[in-house]
Amino acid sequence: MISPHIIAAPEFDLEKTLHSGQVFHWSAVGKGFAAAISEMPVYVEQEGPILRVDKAQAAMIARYFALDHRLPVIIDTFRKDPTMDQALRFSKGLRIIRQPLWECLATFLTSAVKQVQHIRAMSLAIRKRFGRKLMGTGFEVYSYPSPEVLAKAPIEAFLECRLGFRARNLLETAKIIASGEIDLEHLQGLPTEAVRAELCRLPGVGEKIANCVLLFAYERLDAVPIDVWIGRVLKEIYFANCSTVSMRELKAFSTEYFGCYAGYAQQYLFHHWRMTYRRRR
DNA sequence: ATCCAGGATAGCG
DNA sequence: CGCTATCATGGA
Repeated sequence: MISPHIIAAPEFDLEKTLHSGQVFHWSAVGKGFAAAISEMPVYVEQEGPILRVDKAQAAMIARYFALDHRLPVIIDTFRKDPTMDQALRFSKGLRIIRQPLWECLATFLTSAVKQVQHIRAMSLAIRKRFGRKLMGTGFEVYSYPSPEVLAKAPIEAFLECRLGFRARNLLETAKIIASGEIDLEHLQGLPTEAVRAELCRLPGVGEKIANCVLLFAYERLDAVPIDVWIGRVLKEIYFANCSTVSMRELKAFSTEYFGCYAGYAQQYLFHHWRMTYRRRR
């Protein structure tokens, strides 16, 4: 760090937040973690309730990690039940962060039917091949390439980054964004339903991935991505004695039952179940 | 070797 | 509407 600085970060767990399946490009460096935030190389380390960061980046980092979210207020809106209580205890300090729009969209576009470690590997490969190498003090990271850069890449390059059938979706989506046909920044001002509809126009983006981008980049904390893990929790716990549950029922239940911060509730359930499922079986 | 992973989509009845 | 096959790759 050029100019060491301390940020108060109560009710925050950096490692848990970075390992909760919402962001895929941070790596362990020294006692902390390093990554690019947009085009800035950033290093952060946590010691109890404080973060050590570079002074010039302090405000930007506090915003990225959503240290202004009042977790006690958010948690208080949840409907309490034994499953939610367990997930809450397990996920204490996990925050839903504010990611740059394009890299969040592009990364989740490649997340379809992939384990978290694979998503990380694809993200790193794309960053190394097309992004900028950013030199920090004692570490180096890669920024996520712009839609304009990716739009000009040959599909073979994405296949070499091991994207498989996701390669075409990333390329075609990059072309649409680069052309200006859809302006991701402009969507910020629209109602959630309108943003979701626009995102779903992109190839490879359906309701689940759109909800991930709404939750992790557009700050729509009521958006609930329903993936295989959340589907499992809902079916095994909240629809325990129903033989068949339709996707439509799951969506209706999750937004109504968990309230206006359903996205946070969902993230706690996701994290807890994903990290302990094999042990519980 | 078989199954599964933070899904989307075209094609079918 | 809802259901299914298919898509490409690597870890469990």
